[in-house]
Amino acid sequence: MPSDARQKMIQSAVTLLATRGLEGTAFSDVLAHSGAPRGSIYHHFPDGKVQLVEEAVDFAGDAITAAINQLAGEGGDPVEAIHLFVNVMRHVLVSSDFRAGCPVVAVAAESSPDAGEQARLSRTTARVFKDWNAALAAAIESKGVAPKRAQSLATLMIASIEGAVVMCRAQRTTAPLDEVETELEALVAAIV
Amino acid sequence: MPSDARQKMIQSAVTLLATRGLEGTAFSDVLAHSGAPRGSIYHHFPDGKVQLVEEAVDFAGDAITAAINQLAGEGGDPVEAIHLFVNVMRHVLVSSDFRAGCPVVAVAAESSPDAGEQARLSRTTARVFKDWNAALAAAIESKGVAPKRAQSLATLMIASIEGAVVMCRAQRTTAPLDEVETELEALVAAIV
DNA sequence: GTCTATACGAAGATAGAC
DNA sequence: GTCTATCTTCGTATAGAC
Repeated sequence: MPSDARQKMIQSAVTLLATRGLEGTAFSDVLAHSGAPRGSIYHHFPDGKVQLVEEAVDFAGDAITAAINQLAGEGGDPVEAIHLFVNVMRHVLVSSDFRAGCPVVAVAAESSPDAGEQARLSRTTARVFKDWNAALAAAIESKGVAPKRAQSLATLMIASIEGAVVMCRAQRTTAPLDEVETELEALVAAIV
Repeated sequence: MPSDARQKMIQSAVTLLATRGLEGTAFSDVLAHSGAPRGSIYHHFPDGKVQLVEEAVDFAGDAITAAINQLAGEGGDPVEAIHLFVNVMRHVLVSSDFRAGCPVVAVAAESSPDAGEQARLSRTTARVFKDWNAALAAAIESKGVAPKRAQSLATLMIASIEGAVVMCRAQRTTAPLDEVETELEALVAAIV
């Protein structure tokens, strides 16, 4: 199955981007990690590295968006959404011994919004952030919070969790993420 | 004055790191941007790029730490510290037309805590985060908040502001930072 | 101190055979 | 579809002259 190798490359790219960053992840790394045949890169991704990274960011981002939307669809509390989001990140950090962080942030941090090819990547990460925001805001709104407030709370969640992941990786401890989770849960529980 | 060229290189490195990231910033870029003579790099920075980046991160980080400490020393409200921190970041974003973000996060996002030379950079960014945290926590504590709570609030501030900067850069709008500021100020004002 | 020239390695992309 | 070989570019670092 040809799409099998393709999907493997995307998943390997997610892992490697989260660990080594955009510039630090070479095509050959993705090939070695995924075991994909060398000659098939430009067959599956005609636009090269940018396309592969784009699809990797979408794949990782959409997984979280879908999880939040599912939770919200089941009438779940926004506090559970925080827990879900934080747990995903904590697992990535701990299971990699703090070598890996969030692939979306890694790409966003290394992409200038105006630099040629990277503009594409900037747009991709922007879309993921927007999707996360919409999903979280909807979950909060469904509990009776005004749209504007729900929006800013959702932004606070995403920003603080993503920022905490960066701090955790540098400090090699989950403490920042733990502290952010505690504060966010207390804040949201008091509002909804 | 020899230290003049040195300081110029450090300041140029701060700007370029914030704009193009760690791997995206070449030595030649720093030279071109600072106007420093080509042959003087390894004279001023014997350990090469790692040393230059290290000093640039320290320089940028210490400037913010000092500003917060000064504010706290004057008995300033923690809400003012939030305002100060956010304003610095907002100015960087807007004045660069969203090309530049936070240099500390840029380096932190691209440094693996275990990879050879980059371990040094990881330790440097970790120290900056810790300094920011201590300064903000002290300012909050001085208003009668329990140490542990002050600590987690400080972490929430740093994480959310830094995360918001990443989002702002990708989305080319200050909206995330504005929303985070509003939420943080309301939260802290209610506590102190 | 500052210069030029260069060694050395890495990575993206392409060409053409199988 | 997949392979190998190669082109081209680029960035760090060093060597040695001025």
